[in-house]
Amino acid sequence: MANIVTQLGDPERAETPSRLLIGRSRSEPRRAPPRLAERAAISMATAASNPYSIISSNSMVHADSSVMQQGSPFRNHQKLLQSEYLQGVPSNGHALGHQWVTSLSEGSAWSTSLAASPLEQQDVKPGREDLQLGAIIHHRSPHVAHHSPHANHPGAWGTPASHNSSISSGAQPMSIYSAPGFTVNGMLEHGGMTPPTNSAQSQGLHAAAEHGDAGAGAHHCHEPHSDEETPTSDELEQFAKQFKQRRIKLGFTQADVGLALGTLYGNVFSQTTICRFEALQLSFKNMCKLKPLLNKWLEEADSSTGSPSSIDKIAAQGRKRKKRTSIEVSVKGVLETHFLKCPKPAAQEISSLADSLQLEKEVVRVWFCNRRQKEKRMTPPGEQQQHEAYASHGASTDAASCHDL
DNA sequence: ATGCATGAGTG
DNA sequence: ACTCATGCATA
Repeated sequence: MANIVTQLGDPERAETPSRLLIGRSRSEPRRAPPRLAERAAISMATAASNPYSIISSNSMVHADSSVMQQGSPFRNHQKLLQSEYLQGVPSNGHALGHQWVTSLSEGSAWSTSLAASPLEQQDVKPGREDLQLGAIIHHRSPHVAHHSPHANHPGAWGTPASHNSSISSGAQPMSIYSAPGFTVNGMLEHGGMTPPTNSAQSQGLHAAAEHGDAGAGAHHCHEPHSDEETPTSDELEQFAKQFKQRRIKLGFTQADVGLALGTLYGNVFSQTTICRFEALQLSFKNMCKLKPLLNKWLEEADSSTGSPSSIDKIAAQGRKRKKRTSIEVSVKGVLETHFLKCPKPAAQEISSLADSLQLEKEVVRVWFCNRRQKEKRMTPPGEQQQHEAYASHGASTDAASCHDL
């Protein structure tokens, strides 16, 4: 009984449903732009036909804007990665000549080369996880009234910051960042050597990084203008809520925002990420990182109410991604069961498990990875939507303890 | 909104 | 081989 339904599909014709392109006007209310006829509705022609070209256009976009990306909420800035990234994307053909097109034998060669993803992040590796695992609480009171802004939960949500006493984190004037030439979701046009207003930003943004840094150069205790202290879970929750509300009011879809972030800061995000942010389904750290960006977008958004622009999808097509495997419910049940017993099965266990379930080992492995990640999200799936979210629960998540074959 | 997947970074 | 951030594809 094959339990999986690995559906392999056509590689290149996997066009994204139109909803991605016309995101708004569907599920989200629309707003009527009252003012500002338009600005620069440049729409870079989405290289739709050629899977290769999209890469180059992508790199172009990132190339200049990534200079100021990442207002990493965590202390040091890693420009290393940035430059590295820039150089890692050769402007010429580069490694693309692969065959993600047409190869559809499962388990073969997926993901040969990918367009680099604009990542950066993490320099600090707080033992969050260990902490969480060790001190997990199993109390999930249904009525936890607002915890004080500083209450840190021992669990997944422990607020790393420890010294942000009462620095203003309300509304700061951050007009310094405004990029005159942009529209909220319009595309940039410059060929690549016109880095707009980023010098100021890169400087200003790093200030946003405030964190309980320890050890290294402590010299930037707190800037009077840039906020972004490490927010509390409460603040994040509130912000997320507010954000969503405003976003909808302004008539933007999650996808719109994701794109806008890209054109504004050089960091494109998908609908998924925005969605997860709003739903607090990201790790605390991740939430912290995104907040400032979204916050800024919000400002831009309503300051320039009405500047419809093109919503181009610089979609990623191509990339032979392994077709999503849908695991049967019954099988999932089994996996769940195993997970409860042992969230971190050893390679061998995975193998045997995969074997008995007739799944690829890789699939099982990934399943566990994802399952673990899910445990770490701010809002565990299930209840809570207000402010009673506690990522708790978590058993003996200490590796190599389970053994059952 | 979410499930499965990818890949950089880390040990 | 794992974690973490992120996203395509799908329900």
